[in-house]
Amino acid sequence: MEKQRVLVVDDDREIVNAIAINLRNEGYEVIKAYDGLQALDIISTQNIQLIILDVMMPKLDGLSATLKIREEKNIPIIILSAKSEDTDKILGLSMGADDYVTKPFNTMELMARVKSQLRRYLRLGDVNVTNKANLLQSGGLCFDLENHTLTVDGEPVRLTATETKIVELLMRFPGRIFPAEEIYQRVWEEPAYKVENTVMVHIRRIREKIEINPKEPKYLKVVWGIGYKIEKI
Amino acid sequence: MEKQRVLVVDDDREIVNAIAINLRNEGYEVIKAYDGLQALDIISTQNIQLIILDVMMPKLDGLSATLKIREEKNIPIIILSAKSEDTDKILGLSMGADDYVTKPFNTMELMARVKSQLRRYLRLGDVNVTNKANLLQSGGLCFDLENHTLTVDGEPVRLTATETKIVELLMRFPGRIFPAEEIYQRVWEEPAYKVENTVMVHIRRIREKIEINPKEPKYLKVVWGIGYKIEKI
DNA sequence: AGAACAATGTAAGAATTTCTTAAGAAATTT
DNA sequence: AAATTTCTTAAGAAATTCTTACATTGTTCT
Repeated sequence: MEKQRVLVVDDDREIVNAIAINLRNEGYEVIKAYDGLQALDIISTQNIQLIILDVMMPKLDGLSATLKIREEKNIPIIILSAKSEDTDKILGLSMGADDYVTKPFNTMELMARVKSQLRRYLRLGDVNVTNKANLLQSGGLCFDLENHTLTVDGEPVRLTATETKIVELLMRFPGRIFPAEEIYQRVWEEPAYKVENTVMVHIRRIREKIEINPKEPKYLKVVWGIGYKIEKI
Repeated sequence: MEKQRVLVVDDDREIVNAIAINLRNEGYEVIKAYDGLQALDIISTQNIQLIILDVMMPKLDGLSATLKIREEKNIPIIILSAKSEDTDKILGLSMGADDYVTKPFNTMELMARVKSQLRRYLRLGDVNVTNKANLLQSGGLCFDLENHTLTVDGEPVRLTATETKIVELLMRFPGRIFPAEEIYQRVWEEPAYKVENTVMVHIRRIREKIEINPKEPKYLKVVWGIGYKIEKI
């Protein structure tokens, strides 16, 4: 099995690094983020099993982030905060967090709580259930974020893994134009080097699956000299 | 839906009563116990959704009780203790508890933690309620959650323990794609390396039992690069 | 306890699907 | 019309899944 991935989010880089070192010692894979928006981006693109989240952060605070995360995925969240007032604890937990640790904290305790949450998360039967269907829709296209499946006018379309990632990326921001290079970077997660053509071939294959007439695409359009986009409808 | 049942265990009757009153205010049903042995007895005979457990108790202390409970049932445990030393927290959590609250505690915080644990624990239950006969059905497949048995077009199929767990997992969410890795985590409940093949072989054996033509599966399908699913019908 | 049987895990090669590359064709812009 | 960008196609490479056989473990019955 792959290592468990833990996302650590705090604007204080020293704290992030300290936690990361301990988590890695415990055998976890650690991904770092320094504000809430970064965190959300990582969560939606990567496979994360647990999140440690600071409350006080620039751009998007921890509690709001908790809400947004819960909309999308049902993974354990441990809130981290300097505030030790009870009201904050209650607020954090009722917003969907699974645990709450106040700074300064004992690192070993945090590790124990991480282990505890993951143990529960991995048990059979405690299956991910998102409360409501989470769908990205645009025109006849409908992408299910939970199952990573696409339907066109209600008809399910079989996409390959790579195709799915590309469609998901474009569907997240209908109307936004993604240069081929950016698509490559975000889908393959490695720097692009002479790969525009690869993206292009995949675009072509996606079109063959979702467009009535791939030569005159209705959904997946090119913007000359810039990139590709899903038509916003 | 029925009320949730919470078991409160502490040798200090005042504390038990105080917690009970608050829990009842929140709409829970409360069962009381005053030592660990009583608690174990209640757990094995009654349907309990969550336990609040004191560490210092006569006959059988909270931490030992936690271990025993875990052997038997997989319900959330919140440890309650006067000791606030970090070492105790770690011990409690690593023994299988899901949360740890130190006395004196804020009642509202305790309520919030109860709610938080139940929310996670019950996500699954909500799904069960919709399938009220306790049958999971999809096409010709029908899985009985009570007896853990599967029928194909009415014909009972003999599955082994592992096969049953896999089928149950997939049948709970027809159409949802489970990566082999996730199947392993949820069914075996342990981390492991290089186990995709193990899952795969089990999938193959299940197919031999439920599919007319295992080479062209009708029910248990693979989604390339992602995982396996039961066809949603 | 030992034998017979069932269940599970592991490994290796085969089969299948998907990805990448490259090169020429087509379309668009200047 | 020339230059640039995108499209199309096909073939080989790569990755993933399938299949089979066998070793190991566990269970049941005598």
